[in-house]
Amino acid sequence: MATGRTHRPATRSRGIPEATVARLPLYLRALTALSERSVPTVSSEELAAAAGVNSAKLRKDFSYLGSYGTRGVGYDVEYLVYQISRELGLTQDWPVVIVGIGNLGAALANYGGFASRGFRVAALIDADPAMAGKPVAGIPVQHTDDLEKIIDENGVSIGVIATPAGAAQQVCDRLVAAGVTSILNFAPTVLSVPDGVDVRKVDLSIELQILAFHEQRKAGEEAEAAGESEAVIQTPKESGKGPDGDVPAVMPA
Amino acid sequence: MATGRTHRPATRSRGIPEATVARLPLYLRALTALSERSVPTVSSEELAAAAGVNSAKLRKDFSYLGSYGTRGVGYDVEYLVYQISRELGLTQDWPVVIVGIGNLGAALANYGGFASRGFRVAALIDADPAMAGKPVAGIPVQHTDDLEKIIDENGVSIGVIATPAGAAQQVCDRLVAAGVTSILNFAPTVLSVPDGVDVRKVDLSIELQILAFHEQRKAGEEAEAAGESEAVIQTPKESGKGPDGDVPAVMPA
DNA sequence: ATGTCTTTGTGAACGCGTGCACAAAGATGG
DNA sequence: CCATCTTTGTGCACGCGTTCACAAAGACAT
Ligand SMILES: NC(=O)c1ccc[n+]([C@@H]2O[C@H](COP(=O)([O-])OP(=O)(O)OC[C@H]3O[C@@H](n4cnc5c(N)ncnc54)[C@H](O)[C@@H]3O)[C@@H](O)[C@H]2O)c1
Ligand SMILES: NC(=O)c1ccc[n+]([C@@H]2O[C@H](COP(=O)([O-])OP(=O)(O)OC[C@H]3O[C@@H](n4cnc5c(N)ncnc54)[C@H](O)[C@@H]3O)[C@@H](O)[C@H]2O)c1
Repeated sequence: MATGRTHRPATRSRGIPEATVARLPLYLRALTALSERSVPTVSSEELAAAAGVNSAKLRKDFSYLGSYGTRGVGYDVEYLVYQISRELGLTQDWPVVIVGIGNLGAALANYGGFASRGFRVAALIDADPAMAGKPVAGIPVQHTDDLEKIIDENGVSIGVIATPAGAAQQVCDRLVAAGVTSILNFAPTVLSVPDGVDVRKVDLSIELQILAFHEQRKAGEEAEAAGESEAVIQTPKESGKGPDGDVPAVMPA
Repeated sequence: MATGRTHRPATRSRGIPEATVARLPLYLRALTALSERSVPTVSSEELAAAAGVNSAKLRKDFSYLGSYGTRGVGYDVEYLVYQISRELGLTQDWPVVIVGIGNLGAALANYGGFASRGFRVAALIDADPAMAGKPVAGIPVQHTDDLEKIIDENGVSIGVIATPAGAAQQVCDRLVAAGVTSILNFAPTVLSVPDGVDVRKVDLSIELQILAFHEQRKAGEEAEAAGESEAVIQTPKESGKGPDGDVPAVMPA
């Protein structure tokens, strides 16, 4: 560990908390908007409001990146855009493949938000032979048989899975074997991957179920506060039964 | 108004942690699969593996719902499916509207995972007059002008926003004013809503940026390990439980 | 240079989530 | 009925993330 400076990791700090990393894109988006409006500097209070977070949290987040602010003034917008972009690895181009070009996969391929952030759709891959060669969003769909070759030739390290759930693990295994080390999974399945591979999942169904939980809780509290019956404003028409008073259909043995 | 949220001493264990709520759909999915295979009971260990979580965490999660397991045996699959469904509010039907029927909105409308979980697409809404009346996924698209009427007549409390970012806040405001109290937002914007309204966001761009960060970090560590040993990344000094943990960032005065 | 004013950067306290480890509970077998 | 074995339910400790509150740092005016 013979190093000139043992401490002071500052700008090269590897210890950025995961929660902070997840917020950096949020700050970056707000800063980009300010940059487009040619705003030179911004205070933590203003930027926090734009990003929808607490200002103390924002300052602490930035403190992990280093001291890029000026006391009494705020942060230099352009400089901060660059620093966060660099930290997130957006100063380089990331080729991405999308596997499973159905409803969702096609929508993703058509999404403009990719390129604007340094991500480039390098290839679209589907198992359906009828789709091979057919262009989606201007990119010809390629067959799954060539998956390994495509990954290798394009130097792809990020893969997006938009296949049915049943095929997801298999696709995932092939992607990983071919060299992909980051996966964004839209299929409602738990993917198992070796160490060193990152998986993030986007599950619409889960999000809706979480909303439903809170919705039910709100309705329950409202009914409770009102007095009794669940005849509140937003009771689904068809549902005759309320969230309460149901009887378990099955009892454990 | 009516921000009285503090006096909730939990009449009957109504204090389920948010992190637990977010995992319940995961358990439910795994349990549903077991149910379809007619598996009668499952241990916390097996179910945890299927859901991709720690078994102790799963047991603690279930303990918030009550004691539904049998020691020495495990959990009754059917009963647990029912209990979690009830807790999440999935025993009732939730009408949902999707606003913004473009690439993504159309994909969502076509998504079968909605109905299978108790969510019903009550209406599709778009601002483009050319789309009005045109059926998407068998449901005719309606114009934004009728948004309030649609929400009201269908008793909708959950709305999905899939419009461009610039229109999202405006759409959100109208949804909320019309009575929607839960919103799933796909547009890359921070939505501001009054108290009592829940917003969850799905941001593909953010997910990719988080993956890119880790990807870059992996590449950096690799290069570092290959040749340049500038600094020791992390030296696990004591495998035991050292109370000191991370090195506090020392400030050179 | 000195004082005032603004805003950052961070120490410290707190709360939440996680995972270990084990006693209690119940099943199962003799 | 008792012994043993399996698995739950949870007390506890630890670490991470959030938030407060404030001293320090710099800008700016005089
Ligand atoms: N559509 C949505 O809005 C939505 C929302 C949330 C989650 N999802 C999930 O995303 C996934 C895709 O949804 P979708 O609506 O696009 O389905 P889809 O059926 O329209 O598309 C699936 C595509 O994957 C292809 N495919 C199947 N097996 C493959 C394989 N082994 N290798 C490569 N390609 C393969 C099919 O040919 C098809 O083109 C599903 O898992 C779904 O649950 C979709
Ligand atoms: N396509 C994707 O994969 C993807 C991924 C992540 C995020 N997003 C986000 O989702 C949103 C939609 O993306 P898209 O690709 O479907 O865009 P799109 O342009 O294809 O569709 C947008 C639709 O919204 C409608 N619209 C516009 N203003 C409206 C208003 N005020 N009220 C009602 N409808 C209105 C338009 O008529 C259009 O049909 C965007 O914010 C995008 O950033 C999309």
